Amino acid sequence: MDVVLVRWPEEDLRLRELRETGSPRLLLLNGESEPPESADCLEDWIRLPADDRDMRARVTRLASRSETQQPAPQVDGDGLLRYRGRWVALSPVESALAITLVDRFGAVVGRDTLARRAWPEGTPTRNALDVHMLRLRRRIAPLGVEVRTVRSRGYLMQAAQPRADAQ
Amino acid sequence: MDVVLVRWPEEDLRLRELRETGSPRLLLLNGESEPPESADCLEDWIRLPADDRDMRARVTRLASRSETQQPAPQVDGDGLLRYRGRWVALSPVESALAITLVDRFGAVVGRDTLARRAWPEGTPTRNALDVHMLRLRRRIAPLGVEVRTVRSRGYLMQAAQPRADAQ
DNA sequence: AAACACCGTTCACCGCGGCGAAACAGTCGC
DNA sequence: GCGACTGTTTCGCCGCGGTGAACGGTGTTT
Repeated sequence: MDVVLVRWPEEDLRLRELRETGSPRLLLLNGESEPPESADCLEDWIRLPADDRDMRARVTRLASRSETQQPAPQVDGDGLLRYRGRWVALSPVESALAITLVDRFGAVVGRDTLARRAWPEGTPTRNALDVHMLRLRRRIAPLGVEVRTVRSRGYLMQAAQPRADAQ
Repeated sequence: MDVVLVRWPEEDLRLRELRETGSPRLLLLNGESEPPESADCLEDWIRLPADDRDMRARVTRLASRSETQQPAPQVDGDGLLRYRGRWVALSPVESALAITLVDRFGAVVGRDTLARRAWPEGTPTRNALDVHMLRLRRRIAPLGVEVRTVRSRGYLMQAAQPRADAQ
């Protein structure tokens, strides 16, 4: 959703509408106006004249907040996994796995579910799934997508997160 | 909860700690630093030198947000404890304990209740509960959740508190 | 005050099983 | 025939659950 710029306090009426509809908005304070007091996470403000970088940073922050859920990748009909404007090609087995994982992006998918999707006629070996998951992981890593293991439960696809285990 | 002022980018290490614990924080950018990119509603920033009113307004806004946002963690069906957008995987025994504690988040749960939930057929050893509680504590610590002991009463799960001697 | 039982924390260890990863081999399409 | 895709074997790490033991704090008894 686009962030709306509002001059404040001049466009007070417009601001009320935006608050009601829950649109993300950036208030542009001119002169000596007092900052607004709203605690709404989708509202921010900046005092004019403002640094261009600062304004862009605040608009970006509001935009990412308004996307309450993380954008999920997509697997198109040609086996291309697309994410944030980039893509990688997947093999047929990897596509089947990726589709299943994307379908429940951010949640755990059981090994049996994945195996049934990838091999409807029967899983070749238990280890086959592991190996294909390893290959899928390496392929999608450059896009900033990762597959995390949840032991004895399954796998979970999500946006790659910086490892926070050092120290 | 008090809003913490952090000089940026000098106090990067301190900022990471605050993000881990979910403390509301205001970053003070000096000079030409780029604004940080976090979308966390409990983080804000302002460029120095700053109008005193503006700074107070941002601190106030962060403070009021931190008061209204104290959600309990959730344990989903796959044994994932989710809190503030992050998660950790729990083992089956830990899940049983965590579910019971989350169910009464902020209140004391007796040892016998926990033991019955984790081992309906009977506790293996008196020590078993202690050990699993220790492991649960360590696992959820990175999320900013803690389990406090109430002697001879039981355990209590709550949001981690930085310096908890009093209260 | 000293001795004691009780309660809770933490550590080290074991057996088991799930999973990761490399290496190898077979198959298919261009 | 080359490279991509797939399946298998093998090795080994490490998470999990359980146990015993050492340690420390607390309240009670002697």
